[in-house]
Formats: sequence, C-alpha cells, structure tokens
Amino acid sequence: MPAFFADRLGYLLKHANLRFTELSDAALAPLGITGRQSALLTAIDDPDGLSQQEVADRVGVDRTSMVALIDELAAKDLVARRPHPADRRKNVVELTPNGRTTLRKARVRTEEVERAFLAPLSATDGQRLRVLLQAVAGQ
Amino acid sequence: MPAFFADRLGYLLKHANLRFTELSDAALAPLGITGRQSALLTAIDDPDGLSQQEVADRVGVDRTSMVALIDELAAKDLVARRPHPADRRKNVVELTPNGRTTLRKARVRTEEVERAFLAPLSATDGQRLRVLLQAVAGQ
DNA sequence: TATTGTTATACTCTATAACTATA
DNA sequence: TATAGTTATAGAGTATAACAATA
Repeated sequence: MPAFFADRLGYLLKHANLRFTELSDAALAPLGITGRQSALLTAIDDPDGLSQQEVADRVGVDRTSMVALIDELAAKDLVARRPHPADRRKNVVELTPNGRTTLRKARVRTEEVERAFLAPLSATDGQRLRVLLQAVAGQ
Repeated sequence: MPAFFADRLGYLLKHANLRFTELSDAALAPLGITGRQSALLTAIDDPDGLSQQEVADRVGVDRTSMVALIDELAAKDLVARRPHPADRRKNVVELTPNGRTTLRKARVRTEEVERAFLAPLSATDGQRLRVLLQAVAGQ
C-alpha cells in the first residue's frame, strides 16, 4: 500500500472495498460461495418470488448477466427456476431448501466479516463509518 | 439502489467506490484520461524516475499489466520510456511536459471531485470519513 | 409494440506462463 | 540463477445486439 496514495479518497475507497471483498470471500469459501453469490442469495430471498429481471434490478446488473449468475447458483442447488404462473415470459427464481440453509449460514459469516473489518475502530466509529458511507454512497 | 441492501457494509463500500469512480471519470474526461490513468500519472511522477516494475508495485498491479497501461499513456504523449542508464533490463518511465501539464490539471479536478463526493457531509464528517477509511483500508 | 429470458459477442481489468535480454 | 520487459493467453465481470416466446 503506497504511502503517497494513502490519503486519496479514491484510493481509500478502492482498497477498503478490496479488503472487504477478500475477507468476505475467505469467510464464505467453506460454504462454497463467494461474497457476490451470498449477496445474490439475499436478493433472491423474497417471499413473493422474483423474476430474473427483478433480481437483476436489485443487484444492479443487466438481465443478460443474470442468466449465468442464476445458472451458477442453480448448479449448486441453491436456487431454482420455475415458470411464472401468470406470465409465461417470466421465470420465478427461488431459494431451494439448501439455498435457505446456506443463506442462513452466510449471514452469520457476513456479520463476522463486518466485525473483523471494523476491528481497527471503536464500536462508535464503526457505526459512524456506516452512517457516513450511507450518506455518500446513495448518490 | 435497493433499500434492503443499503445497510450492508459490503454494499456501501462497493457503491461508494462506484460513485467516486463515476464522478472521477466524468471530471477527467475533458482531459482525455480516466481516474485510473490520473492515478497512474501520480504514481509515475517521481523525481528519480521509476522502472515499470516500480510503478506497477506502487499502483498494485502486475508488471505484465503495466505494459499496456504505459502504452496507452505513451500513445497520448503523457509519459515516455527511456533506457535505464545503469541497468539495461529496465525502462525509466517519466512524464512528458504534456504529462506534467495534464497531471497538474487532473489534480485540481480530483480535488473538486473529492469535494463533490463529500458534499452530503459536513467538513468535519468528510475529514472523519477519510480517517476512518484510512484505519480500515490499510489492513 | 414491449418485455423476458437467452445466446453470441465484445470489452475491461487482471493474472499466469513463457520468452528475450540483460544482470 | 534471478530480474525487467514483453507477448500470448485466459478468466472474471459486465455490457450491447439480436432472437424467440409471450404479453
């Protein structure tokens, strides 16, 4: 980590993000998923059942990218597609029982990751960082 | 920006980063460079002159990735390679006069971007965010 | 006409492996 | 033997364009 960069906001944001991703992927590897896939399971976990388009909108990717992402989770038996009962253009994407179990475990691990990531800070400062990021991340 | 994600640290970090990158690239586009290239110019701007390897270490990419990055900047006449006087395996990478001018302008723009990015926060909170990120980004 | 899922394709960013030339 | 630069290649991650089925 180059010292002459260390106070640039862009650098700090990028590397904070990198560090969180590393911790996340390491913590979730035993569950056989990445941080990205854990977030995807969270997005899919809706009582109403979502179309691929709706899931794509939630995580902010294109619907064309969604296909392969769902394929991966389906190959691991974490989610399943079924036809939408009222609109036959749509798939309903849902967690499988295995997906629900995995998501539950992933949530615990993710909380641990957040704690580890914020470990250099006091509890107050950790909460403060979250609030400040919220103000600044939501355009 | 999905509400059900908005308090996850991973989500906040990712989107703070995305927003900064967007602001940055938009502000630097009139100079014909990206935020990434502006950071690269900053890394290259060393009075001693750096090898490609040293620049790569500074920005945290592999030396094989460095080749194309330098090629791009060289094509824009922002940097130039010259043989290292003492070690003929190495290139010395340096800013051209045009590169120095562009870097100077890019610095002004980047400061404006930081101000715009932090606009939702008070000056105190802006400074606080920087300090907290520093604690958390440098492993 | 518009939307959903899909495929093909391409572009960015980055890394690994292997080569050349030096040291 | 090891290092610096280079090239070829490959793998993420993502987007655009075009198509079929359906609305």
